[in-house]
Amino acid sequence: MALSNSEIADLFDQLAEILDIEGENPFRVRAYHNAARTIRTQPRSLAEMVAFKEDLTQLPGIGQAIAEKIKTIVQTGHLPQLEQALKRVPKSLVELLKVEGLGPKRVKTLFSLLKIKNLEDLDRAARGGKIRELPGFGPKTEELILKHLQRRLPQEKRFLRFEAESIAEALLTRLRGCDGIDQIVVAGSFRRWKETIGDLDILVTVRNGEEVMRRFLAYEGIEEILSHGPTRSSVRLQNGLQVDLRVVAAESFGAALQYFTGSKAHNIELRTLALRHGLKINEYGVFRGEQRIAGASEEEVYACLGLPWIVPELREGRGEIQAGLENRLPKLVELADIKGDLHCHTRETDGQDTLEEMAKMAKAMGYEYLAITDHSKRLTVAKGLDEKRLRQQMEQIEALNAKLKGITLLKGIEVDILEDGSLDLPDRVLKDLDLTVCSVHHKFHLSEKKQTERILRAMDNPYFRILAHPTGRLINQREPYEIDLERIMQAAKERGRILEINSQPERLDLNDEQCMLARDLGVKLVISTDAHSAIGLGLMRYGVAQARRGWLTAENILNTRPLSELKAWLKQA
DNA sequence: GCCGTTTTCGGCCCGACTGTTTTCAGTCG
Repeated sequence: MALSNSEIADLFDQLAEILDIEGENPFRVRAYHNAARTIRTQPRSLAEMVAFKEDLTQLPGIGQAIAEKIKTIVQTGHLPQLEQALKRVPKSLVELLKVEGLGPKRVKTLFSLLKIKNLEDLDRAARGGKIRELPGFGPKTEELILKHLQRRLPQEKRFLRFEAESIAEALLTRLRGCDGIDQIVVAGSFRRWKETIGDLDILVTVRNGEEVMRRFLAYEGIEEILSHGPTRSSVRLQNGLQVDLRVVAAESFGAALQYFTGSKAHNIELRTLALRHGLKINEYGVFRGEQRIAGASEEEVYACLGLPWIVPELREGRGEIQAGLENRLPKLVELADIKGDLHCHTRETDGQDTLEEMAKMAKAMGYEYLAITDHSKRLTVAKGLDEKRLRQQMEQIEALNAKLKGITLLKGIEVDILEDGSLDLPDRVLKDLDLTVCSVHHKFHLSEKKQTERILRAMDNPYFRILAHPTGRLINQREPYEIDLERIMQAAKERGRILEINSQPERLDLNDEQCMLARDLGVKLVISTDAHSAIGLGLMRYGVAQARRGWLTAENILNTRPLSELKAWLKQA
């Protein structure tokens, strides 16, 4: 089995980390990390690109040497340089880098002076008071290490952006009460709409920086103050989320917002570009020599480099800067483009609200249409519909449509894909529906081959329309099931099938990179909420954000089309 | 190791904060 892109990327990251500990040229280390990132975010399979003898040096951060190494990895499954490095330095040292306060230099010191190879060794040495005696270490560092080791697991948790939203709102409300607050915004991965976030970066411009800092540090939800200074403080809340607050002058707000929004990769690219223009960018502004030429707004920061303003969702260092320079940034799909929702549930199965309540909410949201897609009979825990109950619901929908003004309900079903690839309800009822949303809800642990073929077979059913939550992953809870998504997308394209971007915050399935792959392969997509209540229809913004992170335009998304066009598409498929 | 609108050599993002120092290295984002 060929190695996946992320497995190949892991090998380069590991090599970089070991070389870093060994004190290798830091730029060489960074080059490996950069290459790993390119590989990890490359929508196409590198194994395939090697097989087709494509020129890998076209990819950013991949030169002759790394291209050769990739070929070796694809052909043999091994990276010889990594294996040699692992003979010099034990692999377990890499996990020490994750300990707070430990970087490559200190890990090297720990290894060479105390023979510390892993977390257990580290714990023992710290308890024995050995760490504080090392050069460059002291009692504080030893204490920090011990503290980190005691609560290592909870700290690794990343929060769903959705969860962080309410936490952020509470904090912002608190800080807004400060005298003289001007602008206050959450930057970082939160602003880029990443599906999960590691911490909150709050940026404020304020007349009295000291007061806002004081107020922040006195917030009752804080468990521990990690660092504090006049312009930047860092805390960990009782719920485990880290929050950084930065205070900047109004004249620097744009530069600071740009800087703290990231991503790191995007910023490095931007600053490298600035250097080529003889400019320097930092969080205070854009400088030519000593002179500051921009900084109050993000627009002027980007404009200094000949770039249009780049939306936060694109700032991942995936070619957006090059695209901006060439004036070919996509016009991303927006919430306002969405004309309807194609996946939701009612009280008839596991939803909370009635047909009519769902319809009213959809209408209030300005939609033209809403597809009702309750579960099918196999999903007994959700009281899934059999043919008889489905036909009853279809009649209710028709009756409601006759009564309702300004919204059309579509007759649908979320039908289970059974283990053999057949659908959970007979064709004779599926054919009378406006659409089917087809899902895998059981037998998650088939081999990649079997799982892929199961879905491909399902797609052969003439009434198959939309593949719901295509990978089945639940963020922080369940890994995606093993499928060859590229093959499924190819098949979808050939057969006119549609893939769903599911807006549930713990699903967001497809993810951003898979959205890019779908775009590259020309597969049609829909963005749906899978709402189980009328309120739940409001989650559409999460699916739209994910689509935007995947560079998608309204063109790529079928439920941006008016009802007549959508119906024509569903019919011809 | 990568890269090129001054370059195929000589650069490589940049500042805040902490702890260990006594002017700065290491880490972090």
